[in-house]
Order: sequence, then C-alpha cells, then structure tokens
Amino acid sequence: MTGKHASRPGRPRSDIDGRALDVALGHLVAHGYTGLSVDAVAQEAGVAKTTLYRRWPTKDHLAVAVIARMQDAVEVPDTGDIRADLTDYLEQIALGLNRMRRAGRPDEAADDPSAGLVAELAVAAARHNDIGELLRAVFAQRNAVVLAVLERARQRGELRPDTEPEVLFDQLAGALYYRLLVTGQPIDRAYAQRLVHSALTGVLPAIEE
Amino acid sequence: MTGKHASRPGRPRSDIDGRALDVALGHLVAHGYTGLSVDAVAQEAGVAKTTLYRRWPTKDHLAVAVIARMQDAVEVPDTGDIRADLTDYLEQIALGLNRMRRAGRPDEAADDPSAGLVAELAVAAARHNDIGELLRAVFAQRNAVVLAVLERARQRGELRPDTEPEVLFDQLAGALYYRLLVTGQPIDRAYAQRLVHSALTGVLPAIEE
Amino acid sequence: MTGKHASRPGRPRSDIDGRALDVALGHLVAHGYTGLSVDAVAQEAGVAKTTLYRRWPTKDHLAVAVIARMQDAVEVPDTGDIRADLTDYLEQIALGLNRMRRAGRPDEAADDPSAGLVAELAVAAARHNDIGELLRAVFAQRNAVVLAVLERARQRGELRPDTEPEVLFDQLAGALYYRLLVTGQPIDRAYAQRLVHSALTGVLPAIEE
Amino acid sequence: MTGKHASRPGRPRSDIDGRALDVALGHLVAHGYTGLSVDAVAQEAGVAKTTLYRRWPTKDHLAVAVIARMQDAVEVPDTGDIRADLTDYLEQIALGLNRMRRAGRPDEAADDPSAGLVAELAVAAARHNDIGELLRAVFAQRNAVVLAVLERARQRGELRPDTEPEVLFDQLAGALYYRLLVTGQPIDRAYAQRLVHSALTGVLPAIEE
DNA sequence: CAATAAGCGAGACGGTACGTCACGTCTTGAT
DNA sequence: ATCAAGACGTGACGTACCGTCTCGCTTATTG
Repeated sequence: MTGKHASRPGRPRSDIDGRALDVALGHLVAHGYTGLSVDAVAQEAGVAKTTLYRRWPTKDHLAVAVIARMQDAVEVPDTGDIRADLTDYLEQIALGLNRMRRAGRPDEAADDPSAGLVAELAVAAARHNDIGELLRAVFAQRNAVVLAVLERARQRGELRPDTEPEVLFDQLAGALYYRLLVTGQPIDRAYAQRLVHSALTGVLPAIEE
Repeated sequence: MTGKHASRPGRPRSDIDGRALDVALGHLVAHGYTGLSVDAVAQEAGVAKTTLYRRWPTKDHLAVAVIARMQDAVEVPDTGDIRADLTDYLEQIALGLNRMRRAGRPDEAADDPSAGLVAELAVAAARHNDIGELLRAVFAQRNAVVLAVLERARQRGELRPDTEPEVLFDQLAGALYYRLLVTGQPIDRAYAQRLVHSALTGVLPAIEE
Repeated sequence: MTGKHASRPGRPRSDIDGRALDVALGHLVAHGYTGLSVDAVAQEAGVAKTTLYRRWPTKDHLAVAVIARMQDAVEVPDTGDIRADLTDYLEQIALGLNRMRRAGRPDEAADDPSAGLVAELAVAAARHNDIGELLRAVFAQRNAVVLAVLERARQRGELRPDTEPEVLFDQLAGALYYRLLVTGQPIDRAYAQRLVHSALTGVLPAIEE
Repeated sequence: MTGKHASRPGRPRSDIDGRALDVALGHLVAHGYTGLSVDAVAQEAGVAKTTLYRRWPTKDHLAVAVIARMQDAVEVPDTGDIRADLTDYLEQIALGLNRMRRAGRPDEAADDPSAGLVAELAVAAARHNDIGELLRAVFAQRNAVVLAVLERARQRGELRPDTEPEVLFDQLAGALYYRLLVTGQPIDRAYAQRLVHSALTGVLPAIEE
C-alpha cells in the first residue's frame, strides 16, 4: 500500500490538459465562444478529439474549464474599514470582468460594451445541469468569504444590526454584472466607489428620525 | 396632408410576422434557444424560410424579435411613495424574468434555477452589433422612465440631494439579474422588498452623525 | 382589313427585348450560363422580372434567345469547288464555336478547352421540348443549304453517285463538335482542311480496284 | 515487400460509395440530372450528406462518378478487318449513348431525341476544371486503343499511308455525338455501317486518277 | 370619352437545393 | 486502458435563384 491510489490497469493519462486548455483559451479570447471549435483545438494542441471528449464531455465543459482556470484567486481584503475593503474587492472583480469583456471582439468592435463570454457561461450553465451546479458552487464559495467579512463588520458595529449581508452583496455584485451584460456601461474603480457609497449610506434623507 | 405614407410600389408584405413570431415563441419556451430552428418555424408557420430570412437576417434576430414582442409594457408606478413604487416596479420585472427562467427547461429540470433565455439574449447581443445596440436602446428607454421617477423623488426631498438615481437603479435591477443569472436564487416580491429597503436605507449605523 | 393582324386591345409591348438580350449576353459571356441570373438581368436592364417572363417563360428560353440572336447568318459558299467550299464553311462554323468556347471562363482558365455554352444549349433542349424543337429546326434549316450544295456537287459528278450528303456532313460537323465538347482539342482552319481531305478522299488504299 | 499499402491511421472508410452511386444512378435515370438531389441520395442511401460531400465535393462530381462507373469497359475488336471492327466498336458506343439518351425523360417525352445526360456531363466539365481534365483523360485513354488499332491497320496496308487516325476517328465518333446532341437523329447499327463506309471509302469519284 | 384590357415596374413570396459547419460518436491500429 | 487519426451521422444554418404573385400605374383600343 505504497501509493495513494491503486494504480489502475491500462495506460495512464498523459498530461494533456494543460496544452489543450492553453490552446482553447487562445481561441476563446481570439474568436470568442462560437469561434472555439473542438476540432481546431484538438488539431492545434496535437491531441485527438477523442481524448478531449474523454475529459470534457462537451464543448461547454471545456470552455468552462478554460475560464475556471483563468479565474485567479481573488483576495478579499479585511482591514476593518468595510468601505475600503468592499471597494477594493469590487475593483478586483471588475478587472476580471473587463478582461472577459474584450475577448473575441473584432478590432473594429474593440469598444463593444457587451460581454459575450460571461453570457455564454450562463448559457452553458443553463444547458447542462452539472455546469450550473459547478458554477454556482464556485460562486457560492467565493462569495462566502465576502459574506463573512460583511458579517464580521456587522457584528463589530460597522454595519447596522439588521443588515442582510447577502442582499447587500447582491446589490454590489449585481450592479457590476448588470452594467456588463445589459447596459454595457463601464465598470471601473470610480464606479465601484460610487456604488459602495450609495449602498452603504442609502439614499434616504438624514432627517429621517 | 394626403396621407401618412405614399403607398410604396411592389407587392405589400403579407402579415407573416405575427404567425412566425408566434410559432417561434412556442418553440422557444418549449425547447429553449437551441431548440429553436428556423426550418421548423418556417414549416410550421407555413412560411418560406427565405421570407423569414428576409425579415430577420439571423436566427438571433428572430429570437430577439420574439422576446422583444414578449416584453409587454411595464408600467412604472409613481404614487409619490418611492419605496412602494420601486417595490412594485421590481416585482413586475421579476415576473417577466421568472417567466423566461422557466422557458426551455426539460421537465426534470423544471426547478433549474438558471435562465437560459436571458443569457442567450446577451450572447446574441455580443454576436451582432445591431442586436446589441437595439437591446441597449430598448433598455435605456425603459429605464429612462424609472430614472425620471427617481429624479423627481429626489427633487421633492424624498431622496437625499446627492442621490445618484442611476447608481441606485443599477443596484436594484442588477441584484435581480445577478440572482437570475449567477446565483440562481429566487426573485419574488419578498426579495424585492428587502432589496428596496436595503438600498434606500443603507446599512450604516444611524448613530453615524 | 388594313393591317396584317387586328390590333389587339391593351397596351402594346414596349421595345424591351433588345436591352434585355444585350444584358443577358453580357452576363453569359462574362460569367457563363450559371452566372446568368434572371434577377440580375432584370435589374440591370431596368426591366421588371415579370416582363422578362412574359416573353421568355424560362431562363433557358432567355438564354437560347440570346444565343440565337448571336448566331449571325453563315454564308454557304458554292463556287463549284466542293473541297474549298466545305473548308470555308467549316471554318466559319468553327469560328462561331470558338467564340462560345471562351465565354464564361475565368481568366486563369482562359485556355480551358471546354465549351460550356454549347453544352448548356443541349441541356436546355433536353429540358424543354419546345427549345429542342426550335433548335433542331434552326439547325435543320441551316444545314439544308449545305446539303443542297453537296447534292448539287454529287449530281454534277464532283462527288460519287452513291454519296450520302447527310452522312458526309455528319462526319464533318460532328468532328468539330466532338473536339469542342469531348476532347477539347483546337478547331481551326488547318484542322478543317485535314478533315475535309480525309472525309472526301477516304482512307482506303488507291490500289483498291 | 511487406504489403502494398501501409494501413493508414484512423477509421477506414466504410463501403458507402457503392450504395450512394447506386441510388444516385437510380435518380439520374429516373428524374434526370436536375432531379438528382444530393439530399435525397443521402437520405435514401442511408448516408450523411456530409459524407457524400467528403468524397464528391460537388453534385457535379457525384454525377460524373455515377456515369463514369456506368461506363463499362468497351472492348475494341481487332480482327484485321478494319471495316467490321470499326462498325462493331461504333455500335457499342452508340448503345451506351442511347442508354443515356433515355434517362430522365418524362414518359410523354419518351421519344425525345435529345440527350440531357451527355450534355450535362459536358457542362459539368466546363464548370469544374478537375472534372474536365478527368473526363478528357478517360476519353483519351479509351480512344487510345482504337487509335492504335487504326494505326496498325495503316501499317499493314489496310489504310492508306497518309491516313491520320485521329482525324478519321473524330469523323466517326463525332458523327454519333452530333446526332445525339444536335440533330437528334437515331444512331444504330445501320447508321454505323453507312458512316464507316463513307469515311473509309470517301466520296470522290473513283475515276480520280 | 369612358370603359376595358393589357403591359409594366417594383418587390414580396414559396419552394427547392446547395454547400457548409461543428458537434459528438465510432472504428481502426499503435503504445 | 489511452492515444492519434480520421471517417461518420446528425442537424441546422444561411444562401442562391427560379418562377409566381400582388400591387399601383400607364398606355393603348373599343363602344
């Protein structure tokens, strides 16, 4: 019982994933989701299509894998200053989104404000239950950290006791996605600041009481 | 004032749009975006494929037309009670989104929380510039009314003078889309209320000043 | 009873044929038979498609009309020297065929030895009985003159009494078409001479008797 | 001498050609060239359209393949009696041509003297250079045998020394094609005999010298 | 001179087929 | 058991062109 897992019979899988995902990524950013063809990836990566399908049962799965790998760990700052922390965090997310926004757009449409890849991801999630579950799990995990930060801020009195961290975060993240997918307006640090300010402060007159 | 439009030469267009869009809508809700085939629509609507392509240069365009027609006029309440008005409005939007959420899901996935159609729309917008522009225009127009309502509320003192209506609205609408497309959580009246409350009131402790 | 035919009621046909045929001819020589589109001809000639179809019930009919008009009267020489006369006549035919051989070939295929138009004509004749009859009538009429010349030559002793003019002419004309359509070899005056020589003289040894 | 061909990698081609060509042949003779639809062939042969296009890049290519296969080996008799040999050979060719003459004609036009298929072949040759080359090669090869026979006849004195075999053969084969494609007259054994007689003997009076 | 009949331009429509693309499955032989 | 190679089925897409139709307008002949 030396090894971790009993070595199964037959030839072991070669280390192909890396090469394939690299090539796929290239196609994805160069020609967008539609322009990502499994045949092309196979040929360019010097890999048999069969092999690709053995690992990713679907083009969608492959694409998701590519993007998942692309998702570098976003650090959640927790300095005690909730306003600054949120702003920083949102800016990081915005950076990632903006990167995908530019993918697959022809040069002439370089300023195209839409965001194909993110939407394709949602589509893939809708097409395959497993992808949906996977993505939701990923997001849940990622968000859990932020929600914890918010919760701590609430407990130490930085946020009102009746604050619902989840709703608050929906407002913040949602605004980013809304701009990305629907209105197409820019999402940058300046916007993140305004957003955080509005969400934290609220918009009711101070003369409330 | 002889007439609004001089009758143009050539055979007038027959009233095909309605029938075609009806059929297309049926397919969309029954089998989802992928299951919408131009050939099938043509055949079922008793229309030549050529004719369809004469009006909608692409399957994407057809689908957008279907959904655009589906978008019944959402009324924007303006009673003077901004909290109630916003809640009502958001609920209406949520209703529309939920309707699309159920479209094209196989029965086994009836409870699938994802929302293919909306995402497909975003994808279509990313694929064809004209669709993107169209959609953004539609949304801009629809939102303009709400923004006006918010602006009035601000001017009559219901909202703080430094309120940015646009940001505020991003938070509200964005949250809905975020739940629909990303987290898959439900969007109903109860959520709309919590959302409006959080956004209006903010989350900072009242003892602030 | 003044005119040849009682003038019919309704607007008389305008003089469109010329323009239409001109345009069609242009397309035919420029892009070949397939490249001849009725829509294009209509538009370019500033004529309604309906009008075209009123005169030529089919694209085939139109094309035949074009080529028929192209067929300038070939004169049949009858000097008494049957060998020279035949050679001259064949050369004229060869000229016409060569002209059609070049039609619709892209430049790179300028030396393409095939002859689309002539074949298309035969195809059209096969598709529509009326075209077939028309073409055969035209050819019959044209050939009648040559056959008469041959017959006269036979009667005045220039050809053997048992000569069958029709068979003889088949050999001559047939050879040209065979080269044009099948082998693709050139047809020029030199060939016409060799051909006539062979057909007239025969190939059996003179020591025959 | 390990083997004629190293077994190439990949799934070997299934034996589809036969079935496809059979079906295509059926359509061709039943409904003519226009009535030959790739979709129909695919469906009837139980073959994917894609697969057909993988082998025959064009409907034209498919049709040519059908006819090429149909071209059963024509034997060239070489008994030493050039007159009889030629007659027999021409009759064989005539048989093949007559078979194609009947293809694709509606019953009412059963006696239609035209010959669509042959012409379509010529058209296909004009449309695609590769088909043209192929066909010319086929014909060249087939004719080479006859030309050799003629040459031998010349050398052994059955034909005059100055005989040009090629020109002679043009006259014979050409006459058949001419009748088939242009005049529409019958081509049978009787005609072959008259043809050969005329071509061999010539038509000049014997009193020539 | 009005009624009628046909010609015409413009363009929408139905229909049929073509050729293409990409996905995902399969069948080989070789490692 | 995996891999490379590549053929195959499937389904749809978008295109092209033909020939028919439906308008409104124009130009002739006829009563």
